[in-house]
Amino acid sequence: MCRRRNKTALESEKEEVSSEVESEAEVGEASGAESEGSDTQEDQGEANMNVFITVCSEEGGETIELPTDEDGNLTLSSLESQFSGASGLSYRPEDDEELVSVACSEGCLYPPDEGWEAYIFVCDFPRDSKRKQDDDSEENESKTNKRIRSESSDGDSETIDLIVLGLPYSTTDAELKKEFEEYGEVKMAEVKKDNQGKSKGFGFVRFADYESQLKVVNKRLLVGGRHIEIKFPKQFSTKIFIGRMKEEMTNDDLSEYFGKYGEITDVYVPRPFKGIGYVTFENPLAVQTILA
DNA sequence: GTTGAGCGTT
Repeated sequence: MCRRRNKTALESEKEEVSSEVESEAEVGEASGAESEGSDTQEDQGEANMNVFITVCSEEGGETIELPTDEDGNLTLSSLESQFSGASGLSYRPEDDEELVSVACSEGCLYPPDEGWEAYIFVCDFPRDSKRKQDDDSEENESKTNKRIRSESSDGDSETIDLIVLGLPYSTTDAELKKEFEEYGEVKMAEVKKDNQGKSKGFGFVRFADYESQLKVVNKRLLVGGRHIEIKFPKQFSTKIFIGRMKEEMTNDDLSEYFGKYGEITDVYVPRPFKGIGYVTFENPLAVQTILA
């Protein structure tokens, strides 16, 4: 994506370990999917912390928390996939001060000295033509969404139940549904409860359309003062492991080859080269079809 | 009457 530095030796070592775990892959084939952010490996070496950026399209509006990339930066494209038409970010150092623009170069946004977590960020739009994030359903639809739609010849744009972690114990089904209707039509929203009818603090949400799902999956929201996480359920994973790669294979080659299965969000080939790589998709169904 | 990582059926 947009790396300012190279992976540390420590990080590369970790990747190596995971290659041994899943090393039965044939050339050019994918083996073993893993869901992100959990389980065996890929736990932070140091700079790989899970930083979220609180973003809204206009001050005081609904906020969404976008995850940074491995280097703690944010790509313009991932901002744009969330807020279509956004060209950058700004923040207000103090309540009565002017907006300050976030450093941006080569399609990559860099955190202010105080860090991403110090502020709430507002999207910049070219020549002040503000767009709300719910407007991108038809005429303002983002390029990435259009691409996904054209790629989804069969079933790779269906919605699935998303798991919602970290809910306040007081949140009801109706409140959960209402919370997500900000992002699209909600087909189902359910808080899991125990025998006594008490919330277990998590639930499931199903959107009517894929675009709405894209808006929140793998992101965080603020509900009742708590950060709730929206993820694909365990059995769905978005990342595949590529074994026995040829050295001359570039990230672009991988993108091109695996691009036919769906929108790719990340391609990572550890350097120095070890014959392995990872491709992460936006949609887990892409992984399903590859591994099928 | 409490809790705070996780993975759901009925």
